[in-house]
Amino acid sequence: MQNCKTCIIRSKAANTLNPNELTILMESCAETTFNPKESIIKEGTLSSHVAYLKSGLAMVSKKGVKGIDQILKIIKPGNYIGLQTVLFEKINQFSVTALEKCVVCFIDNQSFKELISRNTQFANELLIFLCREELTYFDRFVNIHQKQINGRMADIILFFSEEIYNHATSFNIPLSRSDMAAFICTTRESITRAINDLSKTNSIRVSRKKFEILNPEMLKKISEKG
Amino acid sequence: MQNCKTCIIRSKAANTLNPNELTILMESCAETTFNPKESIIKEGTLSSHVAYLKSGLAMVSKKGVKGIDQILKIIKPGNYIGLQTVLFEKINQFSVTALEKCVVCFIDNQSFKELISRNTQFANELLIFLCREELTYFDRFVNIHQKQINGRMADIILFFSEEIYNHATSFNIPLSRSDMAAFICTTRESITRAINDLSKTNSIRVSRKKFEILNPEMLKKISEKG
DNA sequence: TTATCTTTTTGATATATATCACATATGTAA
DNA sequence: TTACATATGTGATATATATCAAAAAGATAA
Repeated sequence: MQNCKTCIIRSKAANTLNPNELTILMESCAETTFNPKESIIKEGTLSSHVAYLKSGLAMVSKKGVKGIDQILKIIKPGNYIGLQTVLFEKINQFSVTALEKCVVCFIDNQSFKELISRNTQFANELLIFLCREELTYFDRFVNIHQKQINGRMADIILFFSEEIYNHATSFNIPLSRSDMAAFICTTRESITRAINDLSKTNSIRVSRKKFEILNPEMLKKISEKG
Repeated sequence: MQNCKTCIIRSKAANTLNPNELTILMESCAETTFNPKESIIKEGTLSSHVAYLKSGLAMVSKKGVKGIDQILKIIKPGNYIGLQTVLFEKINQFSVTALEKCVVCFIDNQSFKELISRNTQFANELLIFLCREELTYFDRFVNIHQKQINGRMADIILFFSEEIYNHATSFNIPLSRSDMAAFICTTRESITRAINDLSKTNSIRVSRKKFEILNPEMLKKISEKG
C-alpha cells in the first residue's frame, strides 16, 4: 500500500481529492516496479485496475490485422494508463510496455469509479485529460498520413525533445529502430535511411540511441514540409 | 429554446439529469437545422458551445500539413460533437460538416460545464463516451495502416452497413468519392478502382452512392485479409 | 433542350517505400 | 576470450498506390 497523501508526483486529478478520498485512493493503491521491456498491461487480458505512471517512460501498443504491433503513444510520468478500459471495456484493448525502469501505481477499478462519483472535480480533470488525448490523436492521425518518412522521423525526434525531455537538444530515445518504425507506421530499414537522410542535412547527429539536434529550425522545416 | 424535457432523442448523459438540471440544459440550448455540406463547426474559430446531433449524419475533419482535409470520423444522431474543445481547448481543432439535413442542438459552454460539476452521473456518461471513442480511434489507426485499399474500402462499406444503417444490406453512403478517400487516407482514383475490384468479386453492387452488399462473408474476408 | 460545371472513371506513368537478402555491428552468456 | 543471439545497416528489387491527363458521365442553370 502506498502513501498517496505524501506522494509528490500526484496527478492533477488526485490533487482535487479531500483527505477522506485520498484515504480511499491510498487503501486501494499498490505500487510496482517494472524493468525495461516488461509488460505492464497485456492486450486481451481482463482489466481490473487503472494504472498510474509515477516514473519512467512506457509505450501503448496494439496488434493489427497483420499481427504487427503498432505503437499508439508514449506515456510519460504523471499520466493514467488504461482509463478507457476501466470505464468502458472489461478486456484490455492494448498492451503497455515499460521502455525504462518504471514505477506504476495500480488502483482498483471499483475504488477508482467511486472517486469519480464522489468528486466532480476529479471526474472533470479526467474529462480534460481524455479530451486532450483525443486532440493529440487527431493531430497524429493526420500527420502520419500526410507526411512522408523523413518528416515523420523529424517528428519523433522533436516529440522526444519537446514533449518528453523538456526541450533538451541531446537525449536518448529509449526505442529500438523497430519500435520507432512501429511508432510512425513504417519499417526498420526506412527508419535507418531516414536517420541517414536527416544526418546528411546536418540537422541532427545520431549514434545508436543518442540523438542530438544540431539545427532545430531545419528539423522543424523537414517536419513541416513532409 | 428547446424543450429538452420532452426530447425523445436525449443523450444517455442527459437522461441522468434531474428536472432542475434539465431546465438548465433547456434554457441554454438552441436548435438549428443544417443542409448537406453546410458547416456546423469550423476549424480555427472560437468554440463557445457544445453541439449535440439530434438527426442526420455529419463528419469531423481536420486539415493536414498538405492542406488536405482528412475525415476523422462520421457522427450519427445521439452524439455530442466538440466535447474536446469545450472542456479543454478554446479554438476548434477540427471542422464538422453536415452530410445530410442535420438537426443540431447547441449548448452554451458554461452551462454544460455546470452540469458536469453538478451531476457526477452526467460526467460519468461523458467519460464513458470519450473512452469508447478513444478505443475506436486506436482500432481505426491500426487498421488504416495495416490494411491496403481494398480492405479499407470494404471497411467503409461494412461501417455504414453495421454502425450507421443497423446492418442493412442496401443503403446510400452520403459521401463523394473524394470524401471516402479522405476517410481512409487514399485518393479519389483509388476509391474508384477499389470499388471496381470489390464489384468484380461479386461481394458488392454499386451504382453512384447506392451500395448493396451481395456477399457479406466475402466482404468481411476482404476486410480482414487487408 | 443546350451549355457549363462538377464529379467520376479510366489508362499510362512515376515514385516512395516495402520487401528481401545479406553484411556488420552490438550485446550477452558461457 | 569465444560463441551465439539480437539489432542495425546497406544495396537491389518489387509493388501498391499516387500522380497526371484526358475522357465520360451527371448535375445545374439558362
